[in-house]
Amino acid sequence: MREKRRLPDRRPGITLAEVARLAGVSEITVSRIVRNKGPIAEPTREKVMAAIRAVGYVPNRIAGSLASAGSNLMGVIIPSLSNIVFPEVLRGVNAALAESGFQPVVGVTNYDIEMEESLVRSLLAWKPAAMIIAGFDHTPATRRMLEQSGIRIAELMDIDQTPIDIAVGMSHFRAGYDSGKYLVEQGYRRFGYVGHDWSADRRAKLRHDGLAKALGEAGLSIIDQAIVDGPSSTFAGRALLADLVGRSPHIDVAVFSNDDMAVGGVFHCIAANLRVKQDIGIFGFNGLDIGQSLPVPLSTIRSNRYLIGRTGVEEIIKSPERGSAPVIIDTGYEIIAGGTA
Amino acid sequence: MREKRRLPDRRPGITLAEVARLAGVSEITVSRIVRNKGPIAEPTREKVMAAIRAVGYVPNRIAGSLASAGSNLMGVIIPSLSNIVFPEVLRGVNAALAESGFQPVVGVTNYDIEMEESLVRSLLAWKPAAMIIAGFDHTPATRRMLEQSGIRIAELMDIDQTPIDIAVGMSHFRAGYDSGKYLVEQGYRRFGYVGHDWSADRRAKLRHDGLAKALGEAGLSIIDQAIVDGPSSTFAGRALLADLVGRSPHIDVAVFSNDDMAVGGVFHCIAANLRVKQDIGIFGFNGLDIGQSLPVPLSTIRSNRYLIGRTGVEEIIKSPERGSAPVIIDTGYEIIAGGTA
DNA sequence: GCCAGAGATGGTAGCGCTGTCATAGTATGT
DNA sequence: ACATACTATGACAGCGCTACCATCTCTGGC
Repeated sequence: MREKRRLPDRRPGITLAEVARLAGVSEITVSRIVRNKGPIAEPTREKVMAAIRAVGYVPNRIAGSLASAGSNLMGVIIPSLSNIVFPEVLRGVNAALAESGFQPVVGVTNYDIEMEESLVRSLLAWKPAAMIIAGFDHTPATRRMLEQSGIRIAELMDIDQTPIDIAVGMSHFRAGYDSGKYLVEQGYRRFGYVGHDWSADRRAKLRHDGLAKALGEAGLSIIDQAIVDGPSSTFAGRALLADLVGRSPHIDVAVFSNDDMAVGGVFHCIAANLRVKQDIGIFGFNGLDIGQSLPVPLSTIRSNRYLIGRTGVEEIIKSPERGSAPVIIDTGYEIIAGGTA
Repeated sequence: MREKRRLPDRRPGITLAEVARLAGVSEITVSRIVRNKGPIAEPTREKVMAAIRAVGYVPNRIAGSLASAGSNLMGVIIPSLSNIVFPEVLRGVNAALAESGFQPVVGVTNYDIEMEESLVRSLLAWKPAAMIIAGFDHTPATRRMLEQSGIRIAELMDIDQTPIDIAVGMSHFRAGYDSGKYLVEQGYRRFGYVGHDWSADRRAKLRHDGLAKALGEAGLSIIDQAIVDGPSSTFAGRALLADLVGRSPHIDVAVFSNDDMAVGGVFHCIAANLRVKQDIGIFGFNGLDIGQSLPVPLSTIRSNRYLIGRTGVEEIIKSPERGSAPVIIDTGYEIIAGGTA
């Protein structure tokens, strides 16, 4: 490893050609060695590797990708980094990507589909090997670009719609429905709902609709609800539950749009001296660690975020060519009984 | 927007040349229009834009970057996506990047500096405009590559060491020191410490050392501590505080390595019917939302994670060329008195 | 002894774009 | 009327690499 400091700095960049000249071989031979492709005699390889190390050659993948028409880049588009759910998806994506030598190029839309369109456009300009994108809500132009790109497209989170190519996720409608059935079985009858902005989070609405359906089938309904005009947060959950029980003290369970909100609800109960479950049931969605480490573990549904990200990438790597029909992968979910409902 | 479906699909890709031919102008004119650079007559622009829309041309940035020797990519390397702190830094980075038209290429090291080295190597191969990297712990090879790349390098989180080029962050030692002084002023005397693995999180150790120093100056010391052999988590915080008070019931305050751990500590107190602050003070680090939305807001230190990410990028954009001396930017911190210590 | 076939290496032509320099055409000032 | 400046456009080379197609060895089989 220790080399005797040659070439002070060399800003203009060392190229394949220079390495080749230094090692006394042709460029293509160096290229083959760098890419570990094609037959190479051991002495040649060593000679070239020595030259590479001596000058500190860093291959230029831009040139490489242009020449070979294909990059090891993968576009990843998520709506937000604030909602812990997406970093977790990203973690799964990244894990699978790292194992297979791809590099994620990330875009964050802030739940704005115009922004998404412009991100898709710029990411596509890098000729990524595939594209991972959260959700199904795209502008027509985005959809067209994605379709015409010809690369594999994985739409994550949801499987309640038909994807462009691959969908990986769970049915949020069914999850909502199942949580309703579960709570009815638990004996709850007077349902409150605490939610956040649906325009940005369509999946939360799907869960709500599923819940409403299950209640309807049991001859029940949501008797009061509080919705914050903004993203979900523990603060909002706490404040809204306070509102809700103030307004409708007779509700016996509050279903929250997600765990962040539900944890806030639990905090309200603690602060207001309400006994969780006996006085009021609390039900969330996501199965976040924070909910499970509460003094009483949160009753909720585990959505497998990491798995969704990971599976999406794995599917793409498994079959890099688009098939004729869309692929739908259900990563499932499970009710965590917990202790709050 | 509505065009009469021309060219069924065209997989091999539409190039500048085709657009130019279609619009009856030269390639360079199309290039100028696409990049919005150089003088263009309005009629020409419209004619070309029409052609671009008609064929759905997507510029190839790989070719563009090769020709112009410079990409709009920016390498971003963080140790983890599990610890909420880094997604928040990423959020700041992304916000500043998005505003200035850069695209982040993300790598996650999992706190492994060998992994980091290999990520730096692959990211550098994309000739990024600059590189954002969390922390100062690099292999010698990483450091050499970063130095020799000539591009701006921002090392985030920390300012307790001399950076390669730019450091943006806060002094974790001083933060630890100040929290010690604060707690002594509050009247606490018997200190417990609850922490996590230092080998991965050197900054936590710096805070611990600062705390120890402040206590030392007051003639005090940490009388017992519990350290989990792994990353920080609410679960760990909860379990470790239980251990600690079991072992050393006489401690009057527990300082946690961060808010995740501290929130777990609060949960333990709630579950074990300990009165926070009166029976035992709880002090965290980071100022996460979750801590502030607890029934009683957590006493902690606000580290400005978003700001760190954002400032790092802004500094790079402000002066894209390396200066002669390292730049150190202190984003500061502040004690949040809260109600738990 | 000769040929098939593999192993090792090289020459060349681009990949799709942009930097540079050149060339017209059009205004402006005196 | 003419230098001066600016606007609008184009020709061409080449960024650094890899795909493709040679070109040479060597083997071993018969």
